[in-house]
Amino acid sequence: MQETELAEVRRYGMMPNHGLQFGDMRHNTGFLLRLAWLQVHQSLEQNGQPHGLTAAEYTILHVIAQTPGVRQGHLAQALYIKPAAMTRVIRNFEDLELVERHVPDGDRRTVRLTIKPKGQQSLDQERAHFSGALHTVGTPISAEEQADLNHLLRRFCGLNHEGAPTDV
Amino acid sequence: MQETELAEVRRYGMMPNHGLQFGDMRHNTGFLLRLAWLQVHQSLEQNGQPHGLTAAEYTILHVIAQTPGVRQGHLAQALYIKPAAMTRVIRNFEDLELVERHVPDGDRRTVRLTIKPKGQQSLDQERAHFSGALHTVGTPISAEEQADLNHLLRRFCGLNHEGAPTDV
DNA sequence: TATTGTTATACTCTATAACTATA
DNA sequence: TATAGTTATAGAGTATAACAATA
Repeated sequence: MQETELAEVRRYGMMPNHGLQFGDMRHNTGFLLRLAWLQVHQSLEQNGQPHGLTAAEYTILHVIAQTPGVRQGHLAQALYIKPAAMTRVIRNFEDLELVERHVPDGDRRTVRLTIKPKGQQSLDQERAHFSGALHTVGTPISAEEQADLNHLLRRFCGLNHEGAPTDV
Repeated sequence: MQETELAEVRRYGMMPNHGLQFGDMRHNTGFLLRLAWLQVHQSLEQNGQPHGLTAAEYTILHVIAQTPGVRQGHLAQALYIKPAAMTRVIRNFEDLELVERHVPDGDRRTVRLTIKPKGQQSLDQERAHFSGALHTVGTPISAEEQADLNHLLRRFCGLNHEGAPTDV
């Protein structure tokens, strides 16, 4: 009789890989980024409330809160969300009274966004969920390694031109 | 008159961030992983052939090629794809004669997968696309930094128990 | 004529649960 | 009774192009 998946996890303390070979993909940054993100996504999914914000929604709402009056198009560009998709997210936020849309007189083609009290409340409620400790599948990485990882990811994403010079 | 997006990119040599503030998210590994992956995804999309393999499909096919006889379920588990979704991908591969499904006599509930000549051909055709140089949005990272990033991502994903001991 | 955002549409992906076959 | 994979279905997300309003 074969050993069950659960028994394997108990025995080896991690996900068994069943002899799978990744070959060159082990050195493919894009592949590793995708796999790591899917891992985080699955972890969030398992621990999340049924009808809370999605990861994309939380991020969008967070940046609006941090950048009052941000332009909708700039938000879409920075977060790699297509304008058409952003329109739906923002309209949904508006329906839920999480954000306010404002069309300025200076350029009436643009839309500027600000957070509303209910939006801030949603952020506060979901913060613990999205800031929670990360579950790594392999050996848990140390705080220093995670800081290194974050630093390299910020460089990769071009996010190192913001914040204090002492920023890790 | 406002400076165009393109002019800004030319002037500053990178994507303008329009004063967007990411705040705490700059230290949220999950957020950074998602953003970095979306960046790679967008880059692949812009350079890709209209009807080639998706990133997920390329990875699945690659691992099947590297691990002849791999079980369909193990593949799904390792790549964070739900069994129901994997069934459709594999059926599609079978229709295109890229892989062969084999139900072994030992356990007739399972499905074992091997690559076929057309599958190997597809991999060869797409290799350059998915292994291509990565476009970073910020300062391009050095080869050493990318190696560090890959190493940390492998640790994060629990992928460091495979391969040669001299593996970077 | 270019830009911003919206609409419409089709398509892909995803999640969930029920189901079949096998162990 | 448990497991592997399949099917069915609804929902979420994505890509594309056409469009209206504004600059």
